[in-house]
Amino acid sequence: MARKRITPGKIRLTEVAKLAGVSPITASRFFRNPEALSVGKRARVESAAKELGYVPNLAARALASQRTEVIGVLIPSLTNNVFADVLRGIYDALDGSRYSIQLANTRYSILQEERLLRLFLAQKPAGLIVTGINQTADSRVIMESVDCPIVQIMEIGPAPVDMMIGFSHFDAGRAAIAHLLDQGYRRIGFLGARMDPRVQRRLEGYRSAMTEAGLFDERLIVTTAVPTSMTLGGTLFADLLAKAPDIEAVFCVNDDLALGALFECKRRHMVVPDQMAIVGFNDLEFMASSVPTLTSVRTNRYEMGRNAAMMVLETLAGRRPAEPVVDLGFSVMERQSSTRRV
Amino acid sequence: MARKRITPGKIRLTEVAKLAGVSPITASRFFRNPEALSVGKRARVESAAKELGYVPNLAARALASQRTEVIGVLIPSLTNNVFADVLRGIYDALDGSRYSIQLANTRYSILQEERLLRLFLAQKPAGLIVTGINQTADSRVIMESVDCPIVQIMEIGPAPVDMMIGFSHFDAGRAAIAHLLDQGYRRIGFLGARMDPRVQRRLEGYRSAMTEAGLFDERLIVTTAVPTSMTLGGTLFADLLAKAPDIEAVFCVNDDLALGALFECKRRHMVVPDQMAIVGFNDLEFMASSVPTLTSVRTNRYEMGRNAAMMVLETLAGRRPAEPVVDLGFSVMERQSSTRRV
DNA sequence: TTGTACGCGTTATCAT
DNA sequence: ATGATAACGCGTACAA
Repeated sequence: MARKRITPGKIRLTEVAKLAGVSPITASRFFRNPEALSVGKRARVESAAKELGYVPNLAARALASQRTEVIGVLIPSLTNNVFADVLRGIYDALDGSRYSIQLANTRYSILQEERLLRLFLAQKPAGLIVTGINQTADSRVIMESVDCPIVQIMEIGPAPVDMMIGFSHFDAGRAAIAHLLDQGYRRIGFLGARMDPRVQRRLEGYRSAMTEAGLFDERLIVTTAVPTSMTLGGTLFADLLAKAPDIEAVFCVNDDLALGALFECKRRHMVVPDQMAIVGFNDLEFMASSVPTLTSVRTNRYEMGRNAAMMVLETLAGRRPAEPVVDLGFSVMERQSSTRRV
Repeated sequence: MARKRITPGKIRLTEVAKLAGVSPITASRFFRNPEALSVGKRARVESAAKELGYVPNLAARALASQRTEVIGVLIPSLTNNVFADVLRGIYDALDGSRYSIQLANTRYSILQEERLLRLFLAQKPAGLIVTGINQTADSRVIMESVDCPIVQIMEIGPAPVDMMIGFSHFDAGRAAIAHLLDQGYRRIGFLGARMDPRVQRRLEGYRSAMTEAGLFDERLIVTTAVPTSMTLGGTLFADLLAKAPDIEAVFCVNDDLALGALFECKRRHMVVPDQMAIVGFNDLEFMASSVPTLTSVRTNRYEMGRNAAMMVLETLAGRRPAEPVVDLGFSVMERQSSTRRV
């Protein structure tokens, strides 16, 4: 009996403490709050750790302290440039802090999201950043029972689980159409792909603005559940032209579709914007450098990620943001592709 | 004294076991290997866990078992579409397995990479996927002393730390130039951004092919350390034209630059490929749908990610891949932008 | 198939 | 500022 496991050559905190001539807890303090040690012991522990090549065991730390320094991030896609920017913001905000990121991909499935949420929470994250406001009922219950800061990003709505940062996709959709109406376009088509909740709300914005203007027509709308791509933009635009050959303008729910539509116009020798106006969504970098330049609705993705992470950090530091719901807005970047030439 | 910490209402494995009328270890087995239990106990533990809303403590699990079910992934960029595809491959390969991913962004810094490597290893990952073959000396030492499977991705070279999957960027660069030479182009420019190690090797391939053809000219090369973008592609192309107004073709180290160059041509009313041939690198989705369609060197990014993850899984399952170094190759996708019209 | 005994490496608590 | 003690929740090793 007494078949101990004791790994012989392994360097634990105890070994470091022994070499430094202090108790383990003092060595432990050195790694978490060096200031708390006297200068002499601090130096002794430091050199002992270096000499032994000590690497803290994070599992033991998490078990003993009941928490980790990991912030969980749940996003629906990694191939979507929009989220790449959000992530950049998050990483930048966390740079230099002691927190690291655990990233998970929900693939636009709220069931996957729920599963990943459970997985994350089993690891006791310091904070959580989740995409959107359409979680499963169970996910909401789970999130509400957790005591770490949670930020919902990308859009805003009623009843935040905890905190929220984003903008109204409905309003943004409306604004895109308002711009086109303002430029004198009347037969305005809609191109949509993937049709996740936020895209749906942009479509609602389109529907609302068009109806209000007395211009709504079901035939002007072409959507698909297929993931978006530039090639798809060309295909959908061709479909739209087949259904409504008299359209003067098209609002694409994202920039890839818009660029795809532009190339389809070129293929058909249609001049943009003279014969066809195009408006995209997100204002990715290329919109300003294409020929012609493409109008788009700019969304503050980087800031969204950055601020979301900062809200988590602030909360962890005991300074809860005054306003739990932040509207970052959007702006219509008017460019050549939608400027009516008189 | 005896100031215990005992959290009262907390549900641990013990609670589940008690309710199910089994010993804790039996309950433990249920979560890791349900098949090992008799049908009756299996059902009892399952319902007990559900009733109590039990959530396993992964920190305790990691501490006791000395390992985790997390595969660490180190990539240099999240905004680069290339890595988005690689990640998709990795996620797809791990889908359905019990392993999850921990993702870190090195931002093209091998020092950041080293830091993140240490952080990862403190968490005892089940496996590791790292980008490229240019690690710091310390990173190499660290990786070699770890006993989990490690796959280096994106390129291949001598002396893998463990396993490796990718292709030769040198050869790919040479192939792009070979294609242009084959089409009859002689004054071939080079556009490069970010200039990370892999881009450098593509440049070496260009240099080698041009020198071999007796066409090398330093003035044909324009590079910058600035991160890539479509807008930058236009700018660099303009710079190149200023330095070498007589160029007939341009090889861009990535597709964003290529598309930017194409738009710059349009702005200058230069017809592609008649007055200027363009070749990109990576063959992102949009290359085939632009007008004109753009030639590019296709790299098997998705497969790279997928296979890398599978190599890790296989190794973890005790089946080490026969060949530790896998060359996935590349192929020149010849399209309109580089087809000499006779 | 199930259970017993104990170790995993660290930190919280309380005391000095 | 420092230390003694126990607890964190689970899995391994071995036995039955």
